[in-house]
Amino acid sequence: MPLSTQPYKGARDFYPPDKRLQKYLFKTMRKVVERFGYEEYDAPILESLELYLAKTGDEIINEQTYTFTDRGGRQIAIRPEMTPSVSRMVAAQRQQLTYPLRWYSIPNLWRYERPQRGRLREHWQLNVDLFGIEELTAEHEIIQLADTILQEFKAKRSQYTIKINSRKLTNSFMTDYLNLSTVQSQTLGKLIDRMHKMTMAEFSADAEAILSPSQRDKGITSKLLDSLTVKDLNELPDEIYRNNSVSELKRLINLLHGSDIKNIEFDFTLMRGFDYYTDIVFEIFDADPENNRSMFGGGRFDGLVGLFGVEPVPTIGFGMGDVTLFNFLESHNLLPKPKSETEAYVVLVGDVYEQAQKTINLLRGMDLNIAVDLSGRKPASQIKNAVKKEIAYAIFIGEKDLAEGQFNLKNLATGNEERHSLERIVSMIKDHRK
RNA sequence: GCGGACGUAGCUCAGUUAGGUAGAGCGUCGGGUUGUGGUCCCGAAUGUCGUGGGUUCGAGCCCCAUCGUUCGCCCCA
Repeated sequence: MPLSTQPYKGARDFYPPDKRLQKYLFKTMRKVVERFGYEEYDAPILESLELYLAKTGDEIINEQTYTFTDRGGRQIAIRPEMTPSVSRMVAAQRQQLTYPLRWYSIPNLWRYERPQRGRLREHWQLNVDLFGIEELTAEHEIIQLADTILQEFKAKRSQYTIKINSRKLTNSFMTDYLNLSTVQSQTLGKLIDRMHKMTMAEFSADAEAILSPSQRDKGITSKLLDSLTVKDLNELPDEIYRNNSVSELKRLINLLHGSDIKNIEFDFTLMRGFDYYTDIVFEIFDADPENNRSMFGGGRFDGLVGLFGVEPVPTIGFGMGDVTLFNFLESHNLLPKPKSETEAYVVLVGDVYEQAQKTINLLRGMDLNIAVDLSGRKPASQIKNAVKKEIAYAIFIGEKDLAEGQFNLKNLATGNEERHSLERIVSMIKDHRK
């Protein structure tokens, strides 16, 4: 039985063309995030299991987290998300950091589950967090940043929708307006999260099952349905409309409109899975009706840093996974075909490997990325090779060229070929970089 | 963890109701004379038909198991 060449289930190999694309994704993310003044941090892929026990639902720990016991008997987890790690880091230096912190990272994360479209066992995720700002300006900046990343990927605003909601508002809605118990609110919250996957009839049946007979008699089900289906904050029932969260959401929407972000919608059914969100949550959806799925999202979690025994730090952030982003860009034809890191391919004409060394070293010394063909095959084959590797230029080196100090530079995309000195060739290739 | 679909050359796939040395396109390699690709022509290599077992005179085609891929459910960053 030979060894299998397949990568581990739900994990990907990145062959050079794949890695090139991934580098493009990350480079674009980094460019935008750093333009907003965010700094990169990193943390270990292994964390103590208890880091995830306090804050997340039990589900993640029991079923979706890779865990093992190390040789010292410690319970270890492979990180399923970055937020606990970054909260830990902030808490550890709570007193000496200068706020606000604008931090980002692109970690690889692991979850143990059956792979499906857009959800693998290992994925990379851009994590952006803003620590230390309570004001709504933080929400505005973070959502604007998320939008700018998609803009940088050349997405049109008609291709995605930003939905926002407030956990505070939803909680107040359930406990104050509907008078539900804490347990009922939690169960209902999970149900609302799945609302768009079911019919209205199914949803109201499941909702009724959560209510007590007397609650059902008070017509809570219809109150619930009427409010949840509202598309505009102004249509909310008066008792809810008076809630402070409504004016905050309105202000946030205004701020975003002012930044030209008009594809933003209030969605009262937007929940997001994690319990640690405390206030505003948002999620970006693919607007394509064929692929109307959630791409990524985030929200405010003011309580996490405080779990480490230090004074709490208000925080808002989001995570953007590479798999869903890739699917989005691919389905909207927004993926470029990045060129090779190798800038020129040296085609050796005849048996000149040794004589050509000086020239090749000169090129490399001028800061060019040069690959030399070592096959000894005829020039036609060497060119084909360069084309397949998506290298932009070929430089021909034969005895005649070495003697004259002039070389043919061929643009492999256009087929255009010119004969120049080495210096001129170097500057032409460098001009092509931008 | 649950359900559906799929698994044939490097890739995409065709293989009729089970029967003869298992096919195509693309790709790869070589050639079309000695310094030039993406077009054209000629030629070549490559598969224990995912794996294991069963039914049968005979299985790529049927049955079971297993591994993997994929879509969905559960769950969700």
